[in-house]
Amino acid sequence: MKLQQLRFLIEVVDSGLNVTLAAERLFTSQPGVSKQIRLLEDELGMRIFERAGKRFTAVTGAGESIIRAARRVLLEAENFRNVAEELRDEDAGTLTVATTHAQARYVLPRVVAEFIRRYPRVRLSISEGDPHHVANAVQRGEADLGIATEALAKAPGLVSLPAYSWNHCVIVLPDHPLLALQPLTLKALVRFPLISYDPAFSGRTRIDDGFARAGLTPNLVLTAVDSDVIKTYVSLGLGVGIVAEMAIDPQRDSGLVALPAGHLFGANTTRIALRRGAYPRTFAMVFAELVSPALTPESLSAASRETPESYDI
Amino acid sequence: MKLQQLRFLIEVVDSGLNVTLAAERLFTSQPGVSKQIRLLEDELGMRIFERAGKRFTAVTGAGESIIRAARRVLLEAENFRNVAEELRDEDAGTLTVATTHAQARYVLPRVVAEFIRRYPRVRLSISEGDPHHVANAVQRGEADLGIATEALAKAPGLVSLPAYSWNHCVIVLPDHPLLALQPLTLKALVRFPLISYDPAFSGRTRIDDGFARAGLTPNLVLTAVDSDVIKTYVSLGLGVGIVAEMAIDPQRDSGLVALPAGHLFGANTTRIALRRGAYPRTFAMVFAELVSPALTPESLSAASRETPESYDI
DNA sequence: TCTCCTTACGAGTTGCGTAACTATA
DNA sequence: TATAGTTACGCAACTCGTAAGGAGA
Repeated sequence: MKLQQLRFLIEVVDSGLNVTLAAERLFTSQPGVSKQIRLLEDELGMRIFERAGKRFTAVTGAGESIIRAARRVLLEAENFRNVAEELRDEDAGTLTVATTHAQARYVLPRVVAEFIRRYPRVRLSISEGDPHHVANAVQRGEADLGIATEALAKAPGLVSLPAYSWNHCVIVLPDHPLLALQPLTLKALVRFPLISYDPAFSGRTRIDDGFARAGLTPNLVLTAVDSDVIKTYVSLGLGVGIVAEMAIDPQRDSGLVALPAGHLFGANTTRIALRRGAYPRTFAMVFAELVSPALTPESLSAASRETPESYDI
Repeated sequence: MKLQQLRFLIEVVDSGLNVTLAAERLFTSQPGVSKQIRLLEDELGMRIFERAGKRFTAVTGAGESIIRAARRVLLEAENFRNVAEELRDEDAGTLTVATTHAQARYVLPRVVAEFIRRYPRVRLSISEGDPHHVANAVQRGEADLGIATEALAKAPGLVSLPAYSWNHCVIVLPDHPLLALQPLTLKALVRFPLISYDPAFSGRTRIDDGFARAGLTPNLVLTAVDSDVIKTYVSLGLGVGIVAEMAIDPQRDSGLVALPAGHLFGANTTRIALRRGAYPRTFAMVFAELVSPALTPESLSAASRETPESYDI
């Protein structure tokens, strides 16, 4: 059994049992991957994949356990490398943060500014995507940290810690009739065309839940990934916007009026996630601490190692 | 970084930085080990060992962390193999139990009898030695289970669970003056030459503690690893024996009288240990359960995975 | 001088890529 | 017929063992 065989195995699994795709991702030849998988199966004396003719169709029951164990080995191998890199030079390396637009645009800039000041020799990479992308990137080890409001808390293979809480706000043009209706109610809101986030973004579930609980159906005329897009269309008079409060800059957004909406939708909690069992680099933990001072290196390190996944077959 | 390099590294460390010895234990050539260590150091960009000329003299500070991380990788690699073997055939394989004479001779026979009845296709190997040997064998993965009364509770890298408790007893010839002195006291005992276990065996610490607390100095004329040796010399009239109660068989030892001594030395707890983080085979857990019904597979599995060692550098 | 690690070199093995083959949708 | 995995083959790299070299104790 070689580490490479385990790498090949996991990549095939993560490529949806497509050996050709796995080989591409591994920058190697397809027959090579195929052969190593076969050699591993032979050595273990069992089939990991069910085949229909030559195609891989499913993972066998035994294969599921093998794959879990293989992921553990690879995780520790990666931790080994991390330890070595940390020891060689604790202030250099690469940090990849997977996050959503809202965080990247409104929360992380001040964090990143401070981080690159403190760690000028760390290559920082921000990978932007939807919350499921964030969770997957961390699960697969492609990102060291994940920061998002959705999808992280329940994702398997991750540990996530609350970083900070925030509320939504409603944005309208200065002459909008809603301004006369203080305090704001859901019932008043549904009378207007609404513009907010795509499903699964930036607390959108909270917004949906808020309306659903009140038995109301909002008229969402436009959804976007991006708070700036929402603000733009609100400025054009297309509707009433619901955005995260940190997306509002009083100076820049002077043409809009923001109304607090925390009482309508409840607070959202943005979480920071890392891979369960992973050994994070020191600078990764410092990055988390810059996001939220409550996330000390100690708490993060402890969280990543607690309640390891079981070995149940 | 290859698994083999990590294996070589750990074996060198466990051979007291003697590359030649490590090579022998690994059944390979010394230059091969030497080279792979060097290659690993080059890849990591640091020295793991301090050298005086060509000799390895110490582990570097960074090396300590590297070695800890390497042990984790190897442990998971071994667990991977265990999972595969378990899946291939859960009722076959090899079980190595490291234990002391007292357990092997008086406690395990009935366990082993039942075990080989239940798992006829498991090769069972009992490795006998002193309690430190037991702890080391389990730490190094040479044994799957360790059973001993001493040394296991505090050994690093192990998890140990209490299996059962027992008391010492005093054995004398039928005409011995101690028999007139009921109940037995420590003060009475020290007046006679005593025969008991070697230090660090079978609750010997309890015996020493008992006398020390009473401010008494026992006259140990003979110490042995082996309860049978003690009984033999007691039979010859050489002195008064102090042995574990399970070493007394009323039939076979009819020439001796056994007096309970739990009130003098307190109870001893025999523990069963496995490597922290190890994934035990099902039949290993069944073996433990045969030793003590309280040690269910669930409790054992949970114990081995709890509070993993930290990654502190 | 003895022990022990390193260097050098040659043989055997392994891993990987290309190309041809085969089976399924 | 297109897609995807296996088999075949040859080259390159690596591992390992033997033998010789050199530095401490």
